[in-house]
Amino acid sequence: MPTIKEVAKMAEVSSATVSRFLNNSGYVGEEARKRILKVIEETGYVPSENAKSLRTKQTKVIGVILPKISTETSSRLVRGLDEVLAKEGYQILLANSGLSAEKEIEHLRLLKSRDVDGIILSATTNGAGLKAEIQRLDIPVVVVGQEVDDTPNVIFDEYQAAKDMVKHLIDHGHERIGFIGVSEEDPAVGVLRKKGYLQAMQERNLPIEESWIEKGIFDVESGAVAMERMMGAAIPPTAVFAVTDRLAIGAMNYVKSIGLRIPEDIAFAGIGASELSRYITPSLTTMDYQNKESGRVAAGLILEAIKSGGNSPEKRLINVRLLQGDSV
Amino acid sequence: MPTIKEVAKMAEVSSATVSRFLNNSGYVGEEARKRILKVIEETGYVPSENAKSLRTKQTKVIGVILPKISTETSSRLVRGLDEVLAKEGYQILLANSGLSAEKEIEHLRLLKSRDVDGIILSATTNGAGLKAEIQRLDIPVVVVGQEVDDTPNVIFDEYQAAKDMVKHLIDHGHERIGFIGVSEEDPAVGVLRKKGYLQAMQERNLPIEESWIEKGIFDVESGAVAMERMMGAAIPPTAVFAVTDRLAIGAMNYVKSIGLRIPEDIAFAGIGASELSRYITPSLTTMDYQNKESGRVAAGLILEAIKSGGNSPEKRLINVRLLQGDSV
DNA sequence: CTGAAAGCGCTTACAG
DNA sequence: CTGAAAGCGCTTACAG
Repeated sequence: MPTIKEVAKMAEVSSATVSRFLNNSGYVGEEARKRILKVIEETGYVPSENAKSLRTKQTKVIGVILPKISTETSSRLVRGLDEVLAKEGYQILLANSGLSAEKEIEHLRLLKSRDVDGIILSATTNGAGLKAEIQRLDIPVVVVGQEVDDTPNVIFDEYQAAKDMVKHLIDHGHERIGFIGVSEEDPAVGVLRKKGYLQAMQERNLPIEESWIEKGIFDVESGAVAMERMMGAAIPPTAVFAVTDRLAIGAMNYVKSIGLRIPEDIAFAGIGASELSRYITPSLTTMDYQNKESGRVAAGLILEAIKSGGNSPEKRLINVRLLQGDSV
Repeated sequence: MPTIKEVAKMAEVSSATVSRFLNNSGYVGEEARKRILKVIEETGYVPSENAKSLRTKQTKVIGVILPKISTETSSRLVRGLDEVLAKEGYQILLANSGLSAEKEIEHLRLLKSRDVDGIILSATTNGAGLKAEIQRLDIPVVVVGQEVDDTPNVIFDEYQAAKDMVKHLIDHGHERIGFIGVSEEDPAVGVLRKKGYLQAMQERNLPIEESWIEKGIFDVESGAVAMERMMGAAIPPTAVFAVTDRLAIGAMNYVKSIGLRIPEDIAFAGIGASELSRYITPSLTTMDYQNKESGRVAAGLILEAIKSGGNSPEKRLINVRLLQGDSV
C-alpha cells in the first residue's frame, strides 16, 4: 500500500492536497480531486491513523481495563461502551487486569503509552495508589464500579441494593437470613454489600449469627462450598442472600443436592441479573445492575471529559432493579 | 508529560542516548544512565508507542473482529487470545461486526488503517468479498470459525460435530429427531451443522419430516418459538438437536411449559457448552468447542504469520468434545 | 560511549 | 486552488 506521498506523486499533486482531499479540509480543484480519487481506488490506499495521531494528538481510541475479560458483567459493559463509542468513531483497546490491583495500574500506564484519548477502568479496588496514578496520568479516566474521589465515576448504590434485597427477603417472612460475601478487599462488592445486609438485619431487629456469614470467590463452586459450611450451623437460615448470582446459584445447587426445596425450605437471592439467574430452576431473585447502560453512561462521560479537556469529577449513579424470581 | 527530547535535555544527553537507554540498545555510560533514570522517575515519562510505531513499523496491537461483543463464545475466544498475546506484549483492539458481513469488511479496513500488526476475524460468513479483502489487505489475518481458503484458519469440524451429536441421540434409542437450525447464510453453523444432522439420519436410515426442521436466530426466545411450531407436527419428534445451546434451551423451556418431561418425553441436545447448559435443569447435553483454546491457537497462528511475514494458509482444527447432560 | 541528522506518514499554517 | 516546509515523538545508521 502506498503512502500519502506516493499517492500524491501518482496523482500529480502535493501530499498537502491529498491530505485536504482526505479530510475535506480546504479547497481541492475538480481535476485534482478526480485524479486523487482514481489513485486511491486503484491502490486501495488507506491513511495511517497512527501517523495522523502523531500530528493531531488524538488517536480516537479509548482504553478499557476489565477485571476479567470474559464475564457477563464485563461483556455487557463493553457492549454499552462500544455502542456509543463506535458511533463517534472511537475504537476500544482492551486490557485485562485479571482482578489484580497492580495490573490495573500497569495497564493504566500501558494504555497511556499508546496515547489513548481516554481510559475506562472497571475497577476492583479503589486504593490510594490507584487514585494517585490516575491523577498522574493526566488523561481522562472514568472509573466504573468503584467509587474513587476526584474522578468521573459510574457507580451503583451497592449498599442500598444489598439492603433492599435483604429487606425483600424479610418482607417475605424470613428472619434467619444467611449471607455469602466476597473478600473485603473489594470495597463495592465485598464491603458495601455486606454492610447493606448487616444494616437491613439490624433495622428490622433480626439476629445475625456468625455461622450464617460465609465468604466465597466469584464462582458457582465456591457458593456451593460456602453453603455447605453454612448448613452446618446449629440453626440454619431460612433464606440466603449472596452478593453475586453465581455464588447464589452454587448455594442453591448445594441445598438441592441435599434434598431441600427452594423456596419452600430455603430461599435465595443474588445480585447481577445474570442470564443464568433467569433460566435456572427455580429462577433466582436478583438485582439488575444494568451493566450495558452503565457502559453507555461511562462512554458518555469519557467523551465529555475528552471534549472539555478535564476530568470533572462527576459521579453517575446507575439505577438498579429488583428482579423477582421463584427462589424467594 | 515530557517527550524524549525534553527528557534528553533535562538529563543532559541527546535523545538518541535516551532511546538507547529505553530500549537497551547500544551502550549508555553509567553516569548518563543514572541521570536519565532520575529524570524519568521524576517526570513519569512514558515513551509514545505511537511515535515508536511510526519508525519501527510495528504497533504491537492485534485487531480482533467479533460478531457480537458480548456472547459467551466471543468472550472465551478473547480470553484465549489475550492469554497468549499479552505475554508477547501485544494488545487487543476490539471491533464489533454485529453479525454483518459488510461491517466485517469495513472493520478489516479500519483496523488496517490503525496499522495493527495482524487481525483475528471471528467470521460469520465466508463470502468471496471477504476473501478478496483479506488478500488486498496485505497484513496477517487469521479467520476463526469459518473456513476461508488461502488464509490461516482456526476451524471446528462442524459437520462431524453435528453428526456425532445426532448419532448420540440415535444411540439412545431415538428415531424421530427434530432439528432447530439457523440461517444458511452462516456456512459453519447454518449449513454444515444441518448437513451433519441430515447425514446422520440418512446413514441410520431414519425418516426426516419437513415439519421437524425449524429455524431460529441465535437466542433462547427463538428456540422456544421454533419448538412450539415443531410440536404442531402430526407426529412430534422424541428428540431435538438444536445447533446452539440457547436454541436448545428455549426449546426445552417450551416443552416444559406444556408439561412434558425431559428426557422421558422428549430429549434435547445443543452445541456450545454454555454455562447455561450446565446449570439448567435438566442439564443439557452439548458439544464443547473449546473456544478459549481456539483463541490460543489463533493467537499462535497470527504470531507466526507476523514473524514469518506471510500468511501461510494453515488450517487448524480444534477438537470438540461431547458433554453428556441429563437432557438425553 | 555519544550526538547530529534523517526519516517514519501524516497535517497545517504560510505564502502565493 | 495548491505547494514547500516544518513538525508530531520516536529510532537508527553514521561518524566520531
